[in-house]
Amino acid sequence: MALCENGGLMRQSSGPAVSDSPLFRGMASAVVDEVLGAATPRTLAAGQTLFLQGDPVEALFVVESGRLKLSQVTPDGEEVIVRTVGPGDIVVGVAVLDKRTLPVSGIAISECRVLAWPRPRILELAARHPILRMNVIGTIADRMHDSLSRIRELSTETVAQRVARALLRLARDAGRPVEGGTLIDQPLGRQELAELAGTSMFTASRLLARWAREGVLEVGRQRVVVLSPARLEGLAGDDESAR
Amino acid sequence: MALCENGGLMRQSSGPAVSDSPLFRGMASAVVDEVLGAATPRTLAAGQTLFLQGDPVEALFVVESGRLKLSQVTPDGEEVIVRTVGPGDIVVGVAVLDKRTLPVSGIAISECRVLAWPRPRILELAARHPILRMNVIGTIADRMHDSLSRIRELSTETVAQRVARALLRLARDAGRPVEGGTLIDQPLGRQELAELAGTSMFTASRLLARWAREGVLEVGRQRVVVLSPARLEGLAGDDESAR
DNA sequence: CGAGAAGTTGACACGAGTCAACCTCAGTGG
DNA sequence: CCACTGAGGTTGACTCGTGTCAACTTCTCG
Repeated sequence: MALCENGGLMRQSSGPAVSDSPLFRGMASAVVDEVLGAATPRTLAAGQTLFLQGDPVEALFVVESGRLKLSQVTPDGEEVIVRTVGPGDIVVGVAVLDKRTLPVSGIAISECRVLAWPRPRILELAARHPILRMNVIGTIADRMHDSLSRIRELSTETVAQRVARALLRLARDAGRPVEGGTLIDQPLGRQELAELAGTSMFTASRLLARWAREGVLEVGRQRVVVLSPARLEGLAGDDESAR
Repeated sequence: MALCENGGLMRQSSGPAVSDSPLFRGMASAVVDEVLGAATPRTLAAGQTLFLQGDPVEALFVVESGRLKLSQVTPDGEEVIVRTVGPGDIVVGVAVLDKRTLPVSGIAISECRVLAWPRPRILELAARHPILRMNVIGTIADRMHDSLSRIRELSTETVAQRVARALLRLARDAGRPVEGGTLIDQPLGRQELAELAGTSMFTASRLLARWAREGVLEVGRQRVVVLSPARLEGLAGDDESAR
């Protein structure tokens, strides 16, 4: 994942990383160029808001570099992170196709570059290129699947299982191999991890401390390295040793 | 909802009730007829399975009468009801458009009639009638929105709030006005309510008993009547009196 | 170096799951 | 028509996981 099988450098320029996005899967390169040409690039500083829950949908986004969190805010200001997205991910696919208000807010976790297609433009492209439409629908199906799994997990699993799972997801989506393990390559505070797993910062902190003691993780300020994914998976699944 | 504003009889024959489905919204009546003509009706006894989580997608369904539950089963057999659907509702829209395996199982709660469009047939229709496609995408967007809200609720709300909310949803989706309140017009066991709210049967039972004592509900075997939706909403929202 | 953000840890309380015993009703067969 | 049976439901006792709060430490950055 850090290196590219074609041997070229990734995440360097805007080109290659983004054209690997699911948005372009199976698409003729002429069409890729046309679609890419229609995009407006945009950069965000860490912490900056790309869009807010409840806003009308203005554009479809694809992340070029950096990471964003998609979160829902409760009436009393508590934040629940629904997922995080990184390079190549399509953002707010559903809403764009259906002209609805946005179900989540999108906020940069680190500095980001995103490509934006204003709604009219992406709709026009989608009308002419069915494959583009299918690709967007495909990611919607993926997100739906994820959401339903998440509902099941929140209903039936313990906090320890959910935190373990959140770490595994992060390692998969934002992981970078380092010596002895996989570094989660995004600033990851305890509070954020807690919001991802649906728990409190204190419980998240305690779990990380425990797992670090047990050698499953290596933790630091805003930083987690997964040393033993296998044992984490054990903790996420049936919870023998976790009790 | 029991009577129709056009004064005609509803839910009598297969025609009128189903053609009110979001699937046909904004559609020319000739097209409605064409689409309806392509459907295969099917009946299910209570408890019968329409499809299973993980199966390949065979058809798009619209409920004609009765209710179904869509649920996920955990590896160890526990069941989580994701939602219930009733007359007019579109089922497994996402999966059909994207040829994926089904994310949930669909099981009849009461005796049901459903219309089914085998995948190739619905895809062919969708290709010729963009409005049909948009209508399916619209319900997908709705479901996505619901799922995300549910994630937020499971992460931040107490069991009491979630049970109250589940009852409100049921009253809205499956309610029938009776003297003094709204009867939830589907067999609703404590276990099922618990699965809807993500809690245990015991806790659900205790909450119902308490709210019945307080005059918010009237409860019986497999039966709940909402007497005071307003107070239930209070319990679902900020939880002053519930603590 | 100071200030504040990030993280840790212990004490405590309480919500909610678990289990066992019990009640109550609907349907069935004698 | 009544007794039986089993599913559905209730309730109390108990336990434990987690959230809450407070005090404290440690790191980072200006």
